[in-house]
Amino acid sequence: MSTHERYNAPATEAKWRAAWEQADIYRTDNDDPRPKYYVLEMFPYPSGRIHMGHVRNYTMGDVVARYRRAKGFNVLHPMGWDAFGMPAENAAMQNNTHPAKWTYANIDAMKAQLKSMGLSLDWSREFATCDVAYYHQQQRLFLAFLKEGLVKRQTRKVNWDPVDQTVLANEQVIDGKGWRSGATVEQRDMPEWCFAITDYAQDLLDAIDTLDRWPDKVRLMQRNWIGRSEGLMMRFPLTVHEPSGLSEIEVFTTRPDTIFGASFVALAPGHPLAKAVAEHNPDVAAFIAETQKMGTSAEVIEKAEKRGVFTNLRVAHPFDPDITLPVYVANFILMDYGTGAIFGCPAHDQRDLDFARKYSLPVHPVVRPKDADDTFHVGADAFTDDGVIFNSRFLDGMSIPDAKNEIATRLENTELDGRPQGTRKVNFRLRDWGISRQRYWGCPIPVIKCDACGLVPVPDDQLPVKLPEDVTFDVPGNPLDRHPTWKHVDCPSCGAPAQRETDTMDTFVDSSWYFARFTAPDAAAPIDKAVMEDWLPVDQYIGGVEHAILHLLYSRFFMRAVAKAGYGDRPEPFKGLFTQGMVTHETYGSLTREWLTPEETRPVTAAEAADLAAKYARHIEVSKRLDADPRIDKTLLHVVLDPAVETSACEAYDAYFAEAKCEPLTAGRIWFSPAHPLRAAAPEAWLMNLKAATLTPAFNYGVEKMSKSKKNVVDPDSVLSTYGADTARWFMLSDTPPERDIEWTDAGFDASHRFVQRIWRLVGEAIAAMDRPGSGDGAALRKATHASVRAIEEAIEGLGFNRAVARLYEWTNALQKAIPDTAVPGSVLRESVEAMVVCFGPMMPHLAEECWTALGKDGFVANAAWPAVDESLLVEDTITLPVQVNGKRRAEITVAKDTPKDQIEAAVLEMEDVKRFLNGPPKKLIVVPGRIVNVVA
RNA sequence: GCGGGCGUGAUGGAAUGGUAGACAUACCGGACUUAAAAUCCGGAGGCGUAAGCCGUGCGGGUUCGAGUCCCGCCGCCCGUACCA
Repeated sequence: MSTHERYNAPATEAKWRAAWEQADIYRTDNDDPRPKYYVLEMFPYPSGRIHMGHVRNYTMGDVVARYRRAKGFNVLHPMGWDAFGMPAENAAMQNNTHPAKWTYANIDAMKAQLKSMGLSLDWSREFATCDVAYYHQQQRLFLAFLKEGLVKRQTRKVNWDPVDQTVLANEQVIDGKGWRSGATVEQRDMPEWCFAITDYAQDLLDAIDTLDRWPDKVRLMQRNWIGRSEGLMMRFPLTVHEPSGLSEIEVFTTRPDTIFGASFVALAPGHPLAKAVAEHNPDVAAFIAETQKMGTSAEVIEKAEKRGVFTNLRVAHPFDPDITLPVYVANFILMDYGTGAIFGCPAHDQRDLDFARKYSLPVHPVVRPKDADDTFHVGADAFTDDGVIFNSRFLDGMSIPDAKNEIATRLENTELDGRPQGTRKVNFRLRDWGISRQRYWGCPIPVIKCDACGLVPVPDDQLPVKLPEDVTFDVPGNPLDRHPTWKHVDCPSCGAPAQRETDTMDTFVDSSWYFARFTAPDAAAPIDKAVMEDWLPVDQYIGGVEHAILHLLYSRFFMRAVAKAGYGDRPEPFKGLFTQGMVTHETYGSLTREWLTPEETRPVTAAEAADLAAKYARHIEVSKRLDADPRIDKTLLHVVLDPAVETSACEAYDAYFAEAKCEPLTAGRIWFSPAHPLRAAAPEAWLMNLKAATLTPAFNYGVEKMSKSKKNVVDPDSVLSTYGADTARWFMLSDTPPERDIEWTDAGFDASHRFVQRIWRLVGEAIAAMDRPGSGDGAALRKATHASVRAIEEAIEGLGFNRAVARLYEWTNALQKAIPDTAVPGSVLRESVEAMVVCFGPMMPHLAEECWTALGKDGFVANAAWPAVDESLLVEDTITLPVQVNGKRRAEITVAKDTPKDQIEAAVLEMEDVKRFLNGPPKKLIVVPGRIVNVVA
């Protein structure tokens, strides 16, 4: 072969992938005696096409897998499909294809694309969660959990679309309306199957401390999500009994110390007392009805303006029956947390303060900063920091913890209706995991509802409960529920006619144990205990940070449940976790930011820029005049002015055109914000909008996460087939730290491609020089080689792929200088090049194989051992220290490695570059061995 | 709203509290070429003739020394329980 040919990546890569497959080198044997290493990337949803996020994720995982393989581990690196979920049903509705057909076709297409990346995956373990074999085992796990008491029935609030007669996901509710029907969404109570994750709240919290190879941010997010808080359940007696007979309100509070600052009690709209009042109070009933049209997500509820309605009820203050507090129903109180009721202390809680200001309720500060006196007042901001209690009778002068304790103790010892008025309670924000979904494309919940026997588990010999195939999606609602025969079965217990549960499981259930199933994908039981315990926990799990809470917490719970059900004791599934950043790309759009593909734009010529600038000068001028208009929402990039609404702004427009004596705009009155590129970017930087028939500008709207809707996706398939996988892989690893968002740029990608070619050329040139004896010993290159190997292995082990890439660039630079240097012996070149090929093999596996063959080596580099580092070459005998005067670098000094401190001090004080900054002896002289010298003048 | 993260040259970024800007991209100059691409060599944070001064989103603080630690802001991004 000639190594001076250009490297033909697509052809060469296909050749090596075929060779690997032929030799089946990525199949993992559970009985291989070498130490095990389990690398897993979060498995993909089979949307039909891979996206750049997948390319990044799987490249990182593959580097780790191939590196560990080279380091002598028995590596498990499997792949499968998170294949249930709503998109398949949406596709079924839109294209009239069955979800299964659509999903499996997508899997085939995506598998081919993934294969073209050259990943070292054991495809023999592949499965999809929609495979009957997989969900059969999942149903068995569900029933095992049911038997262990880990499954409950609870009532939950869901988004209900009254037109489509269906439950909506939060993302399907847009501004309070159903995405498809446009109908106003209502909250509705729905009985649900739940997993008892709260049983493990404390354990899940405590064990976070053991996850030392997880990112701190994820651990913190999980801690906050579990939300342990110590507080007090306290009961407030109603001053007048409510007609329904309810006589008290129980609240949970973490701030009992602020009880003397209480100015109201508020109930969640779903609170039993609120519902009772609504029976006879139309105002309260109307308010509750209105809050139910709000959507169920925490974001919507808490962002909404804080509003409430007075119930006409009052409660007595627990420490002074003469003080009574009004009872409100308020939209910001969550029924799911605590008791669904609070006492409001406006001075020390921002939400309570906002509420109190709105309804003119008193604001009594009862905690003051340590350095403030008793005149301390609260203005627009609640005081939530540490301080001293005041205005609180017997608590005055106490610290917050002491006051909390005092209140708790007193109320524990106060009887109200024969029970203590207060009880200390540890509360968790974490709720049980509702797994019921009223959808078709999910794992059926294997339970039968019998009028006589209640909820009856499907016996094991009647599993799996398969999804019926003859379903339609042309009418709203759950196809399982309206299927003519599927749900009608005989009760396994009494034999009477009964009905199947028609809910299916949340897809998070599917992804909560797939990593365990991969260890023994064909096992007769859901999990092969011994094999699973051998492989788990996953040594390195890699995926998006968007899974930091739910998926990862559910999986941690699930494995605890698995252990309780006797399927194997590995409560923590993921030992090492890494969350990679997203892939972003520039976006382009029209004047009013209708997204455009890059092909729908082109740069403007100088003449066009001038024309466009002239055409839009009027808009820019009017926009500037409107910047101060209070009617305009300044958070938007542009506002289309409606003559019917934006009268003053429109008048300003018309006035300008009258003044300028040019043709006025009637349509097209738009305010452009100062941040809009029409105003922020020079006309020469604008683009032509090729979709428009007339001379119309388009703009670069900045870098955003790749998404279809923003028309800024780059299709991996075309990149892979044109330039090859190694270029794409190298690009994904270069420059940007893996945990951060990476911006896809053509320039960066081209540079990666040039580097692939450069390596190929360099290896060829080195091979041509490998026979030479060399006039020197090549010590510098040997040192660079061994130092590079060490630096790269450290970088990969720390998942600093961008740092590993930088070290490889340095290494190729060193080689490039060494090749024409005839002093360097060929044997040293060979050592360096062979080591380098093994070291970049995990990143560019195809190129590495081709180089390996060119070097005359036998076998696959994919099976080659990682180069051994000669430690003796890494030891430096002299060392150069920077010398600072008053913290500024002024000189440097080179000394023998073991030079004693006092000798360094003496030498430094003799240096001209030091002396000229000194007037007499230094105040202080700091020598940090091996690091730095600092002279303090 | 709440929780979390990020912010360093034109750009991506590097830097156990110890020489800020490694490495790369874009750019500029040179070599090769009829020419271009590719390739190779060299340059470069800003200001200044220079000594030097200034520089890690903004404002404070701790330290002999702060991109790094602490406090307060600003901006962008992610999650928020039925998207996966």
